[in-house]
Amino acid sequence: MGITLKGLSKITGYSAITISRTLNKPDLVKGKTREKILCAVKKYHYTPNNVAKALVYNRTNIIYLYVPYNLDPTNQFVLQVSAGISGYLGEHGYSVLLSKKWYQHETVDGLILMGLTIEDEENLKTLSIEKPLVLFGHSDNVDCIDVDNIKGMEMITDHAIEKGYKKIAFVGISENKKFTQDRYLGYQNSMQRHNLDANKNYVVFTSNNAKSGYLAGINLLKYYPEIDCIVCSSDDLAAGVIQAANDSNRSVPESLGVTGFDGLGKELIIKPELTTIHQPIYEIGVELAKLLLKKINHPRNVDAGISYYTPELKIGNSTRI
Amino acid sequence: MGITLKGLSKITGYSAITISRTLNKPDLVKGKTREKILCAVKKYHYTPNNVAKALVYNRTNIIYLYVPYNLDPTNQFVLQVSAGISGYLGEHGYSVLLSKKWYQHETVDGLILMGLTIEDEENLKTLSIEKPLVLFGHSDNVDCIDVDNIKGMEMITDHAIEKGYKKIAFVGISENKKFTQDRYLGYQNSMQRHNLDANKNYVVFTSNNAKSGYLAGINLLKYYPEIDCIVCSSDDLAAGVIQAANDSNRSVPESLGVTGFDGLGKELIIKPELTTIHQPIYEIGVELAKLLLKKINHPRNVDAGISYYTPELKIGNSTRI
DNA sequence: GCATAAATTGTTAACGTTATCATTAGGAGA
DNA sequence: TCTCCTAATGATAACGTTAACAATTTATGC
Repeated sequence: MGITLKGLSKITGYSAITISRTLNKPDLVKGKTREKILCAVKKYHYTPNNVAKALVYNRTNIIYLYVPYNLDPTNQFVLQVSAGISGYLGEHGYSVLLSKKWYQHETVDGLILMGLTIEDEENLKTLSIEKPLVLFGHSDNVDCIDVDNIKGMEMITDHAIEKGYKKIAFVGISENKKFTQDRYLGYQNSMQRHNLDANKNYVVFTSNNAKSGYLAGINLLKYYPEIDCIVCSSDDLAAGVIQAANDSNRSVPESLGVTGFDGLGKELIIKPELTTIHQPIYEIGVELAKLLLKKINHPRNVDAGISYYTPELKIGNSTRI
Repeated sequence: MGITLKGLSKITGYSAITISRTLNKPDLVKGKTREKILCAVKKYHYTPNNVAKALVYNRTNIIYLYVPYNLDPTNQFVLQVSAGISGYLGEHGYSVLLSKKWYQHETVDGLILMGLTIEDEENLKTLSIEKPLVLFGHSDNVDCIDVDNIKGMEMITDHAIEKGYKKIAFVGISENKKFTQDRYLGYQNSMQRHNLDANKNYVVFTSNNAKSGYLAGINLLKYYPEIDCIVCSSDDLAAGVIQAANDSNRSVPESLGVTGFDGLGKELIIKPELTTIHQPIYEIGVELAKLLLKKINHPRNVDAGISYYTPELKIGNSTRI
């Protein structure tokens, strides 16, 4: 433990409050006194105790970032949003407390929640958290920012249909989260709007990784060779499906179209380059942080509600031209 | 602000300390008293103020994770170590404070540092931080965990040489960090040991991404077509180099061997599958956290020093069989 | 029934800051 | 010289909790 204001007070002969003022209110302590105190501060390596400060000010400059347990900790999506959040907050004097437990939120000035399951969202309503809170996703009576996943999946399915694909399969993510459901909904919407048969057998839900995509692809192409396009709920799934197409002697994009969803910067790595949906995830992290700081510092001026980002279609070589 | 112990004290008629004991030392308060107090706690939604607790206990259960500004916040490497760290710490009741500033470290129980530049490491020695600290990397007089980058790059270069490649180029990462220097050193060591010419013209340092790898590859193959293998300092660089090989009509692995370094789980995505070095990065994050908690909780029993992980060679199809 | 031990609850102070109000010293104005 | 004002510094209490000790009540043994 380092030296405290009291300790310095004994050493210098000045009271603790004068030393505090020297450091925090430069106008109030000048001349010789100031010099002597600053000298002692330096000599004894005084650093203020932020915990004590937090107790007085009733604010910690710490923001709680809740990422639930069941979320793969190496999940790209989560990591990139976190990066955006901590980037913005860091620039504004806040730190991010990464934790997986609810009950620690008393220490912080505000909360950002993400990756919630449908049940989590229900629980949220009953919890009555008193601190400012924003959610990545969408839920009633909570300030939210989200990607319009329904729209995104509609856009890319529309695109596939425009390019002439007709027997379109869907490989989705099996997690019980709104965004996964929304993406499936988008696929269904688009198929219906174009009077295409959304054959239930063409729909697979699985874990979000290339290997699962590969297995799903192998099976779909084996049992339903008439399928001419596979719309995937993530780029990783699509990467696996492309490999499955290769191993099933189906050429991409001629004999089989494949689409992704995410746009997490793997453009140069997956071949052929994916037709996918780009979501500005890092930027959304920044926006979440911005919104939260607004709520903390100007509670009256924030118009609550949900704001959606419309994602962007990125056309690659995994669908016909 | 919620209700405090004092508030509950007035309401219930019991003293603050009795309520505190009811919640923290179940043995000491039983029967009717306990019931009444727990009832009030529930009714008025009391939650303890962890800041005040931290002031008393002089510990916050928060660990500081320092990731410097100049590091790309979406960097895979950083993100995966962080994931390992916060995973382990979370299971042990600690939270991770992600911050990019030095001066906030008084609030925490310990520090984990990573991604330091050579200058950062020098500065570290003069800072004299009093809290328990561990470093991902290696530096004198600090407890460290690191990957043996020299050894790793030697292993993979040795492997390339064994497979018959002779004109071996090196594409490195230009950041001023020990691990980048070490990887270059490993390449040089291996070349010298095999009496091969480590031609300076065959060596390029660039940013760590696929695009830079692509550009480096294009140039190397254009000006020095005799090159028969390109050893890269990361998988992303290698992915770019493979694409450069394709565009330069050089077949991988027959006409050109390519190796990566990282093994960040892109095995299924990059084609052909890379010969690379696998580093258990997530696990290293866990080990860093473990070591730090040991230092915090059993300061006497920790044998300080540097421990190295020997990375693992993963043979793929980007080098000859 | 009394002495003593054990269980229960309370009082005070402490953790390291800062806010509020009080005090002292020095200077300006008459 | 006296009053009043300003500037500089200090004393006390407060933030919400727990530690250490004290006081009270209840139980136990003879």
